[in-house]
Amino acid sequence: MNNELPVSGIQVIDRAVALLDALAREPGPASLKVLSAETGLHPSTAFRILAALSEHDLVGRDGANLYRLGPHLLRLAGRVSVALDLREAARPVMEWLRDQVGESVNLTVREGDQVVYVERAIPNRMMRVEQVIGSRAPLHVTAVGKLMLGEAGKEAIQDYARRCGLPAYTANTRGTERSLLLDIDASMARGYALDDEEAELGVGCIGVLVRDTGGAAVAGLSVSAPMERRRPEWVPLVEEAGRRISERLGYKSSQG
Amino acid sequence: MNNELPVSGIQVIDRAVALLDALAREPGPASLKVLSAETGLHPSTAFRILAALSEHDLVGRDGANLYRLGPHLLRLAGRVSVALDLREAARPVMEWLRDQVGESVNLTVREGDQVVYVERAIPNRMMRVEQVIGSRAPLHVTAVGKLMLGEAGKEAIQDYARRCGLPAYTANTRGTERSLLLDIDASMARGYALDDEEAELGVGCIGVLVRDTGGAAVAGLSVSAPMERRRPEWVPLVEEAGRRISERLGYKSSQG
DNA sequence: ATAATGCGTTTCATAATGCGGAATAATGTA
DNA sequence: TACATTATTCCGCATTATGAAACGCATTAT
Repeated sequence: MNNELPVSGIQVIDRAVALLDALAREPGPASLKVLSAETGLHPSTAFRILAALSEHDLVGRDGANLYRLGPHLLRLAGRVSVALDLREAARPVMEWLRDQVGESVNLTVREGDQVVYVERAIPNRMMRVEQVIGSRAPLHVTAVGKLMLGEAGKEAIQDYARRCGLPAYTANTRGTERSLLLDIDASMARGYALDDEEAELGVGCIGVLVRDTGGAAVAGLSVSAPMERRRPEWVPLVEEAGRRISERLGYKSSQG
Repeated sequence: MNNELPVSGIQVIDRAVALLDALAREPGPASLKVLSAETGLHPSTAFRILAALSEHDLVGRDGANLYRLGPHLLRLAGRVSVALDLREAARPVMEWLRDQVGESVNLTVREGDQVVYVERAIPNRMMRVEQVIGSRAPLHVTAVGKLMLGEAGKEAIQDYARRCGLPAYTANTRGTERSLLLDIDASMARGYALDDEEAELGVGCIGVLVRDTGGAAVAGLSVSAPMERRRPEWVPLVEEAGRRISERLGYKSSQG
């Protein structure tokens, strides 16, 4: 009863994904009634698809009449390739960094023209910045996204700017190719990037790149905090954490 | 070209899951050729389904011709309800326990007649016991599974025994209702359970239950180690870890 | 250079597949 | 107990996914 779903060419798959997404949106288990209403599917259709998904453990059942997401999703998610070694390597370092700064730490990878959040460590505070694992953001409004663009070279940045049009998320978003290029240049030169309320008002980030054995930038690490709590002295800590994760991935950072 | 797939009543979903599983089996990205061969699907069919899954980010693409599991799986897995708060609460304690004993620590929940591994902490050693997140094992061959049976009561154990027939995984598996009942009785009485090479030769476990606010056993926590390295003095550590996780879930353990 | 091979992708006629209305069963409620 | 609501099964129909074949595009072999 809300958003229009992407159409993939296979109806059943669109519908199955719609049901999985509806289940993900629910706080707890959900009934067939709710799910068919939520997705706009005929109850009998929703039932049949849910039964099929149950058969594969993509959904599970509580009691007789309640559906929830199933454990097979955990197995599949554990094999999301790009994030496998990376997440394992990053997690303890991310927790260290979170404890150092007391703010949310995120790990992202590039996926086309966006970054995807693949791992996080959140502090135990009332007010904190919280990203959903698997969610996305455009490259030009995030600290690590800007570094990833910088890594790809000036032409790639221009391509990106034309392709996406640099939509503004706040008044601070780098909305012109020129301002974006300047920002990226400065960020690449000093080795870390900032996001000064460019994605969301009140939120500031400090980000660095994470590299693997071959020196390729495979991920981004960032601290996200309410703007008024962000401190410049975190920069070396974020850099240190990025270096540690890169080392765990086999990157030799010893270049003068 | 291998296992027979469960048939769910919806062909496309069976096939889509087969493709996802095939991708999960691959160490890295896989080509259409490989995937269609692996699943026995016509290349054109596999292509169409993979394209549909891509549209929903359930699969992603590397370069032009390589498929891999997609980031939307991370988002969905993050919402697998039973494991949400639980995993978050358990993770730091699991890491503490892993560092104490230097062996693999697993968190499991009951799912029908099996336990499902939902979280783990593995030590940095050459030889270690390693469970795949999302994989399953029958209740009667695992330490925590036996506790979960005990929690359900004698009748439930007998039902289970008749339903599943207590298949033997090793010579040590409790293969009779009598031996299983005795073991479970003893385990419940002392508050922890052992698995003495009952699931796999050479592997021993120590397990305890994790409880939530209401006192319900929502999960199991266990240490799995090569049999010759397992130490009885770990028992209080495992109990301590179980208690800490339960406390983080709101359970008041102050009884007796 | 040129042909040949081996992929990935698109097209399209066909029938098998999933669809949804309606009937039935199960569950919850007054 | 009767009623209302929800879950599940059934089944004829048309939509849907199917897979053979053709096409495009590299890369490799000749």
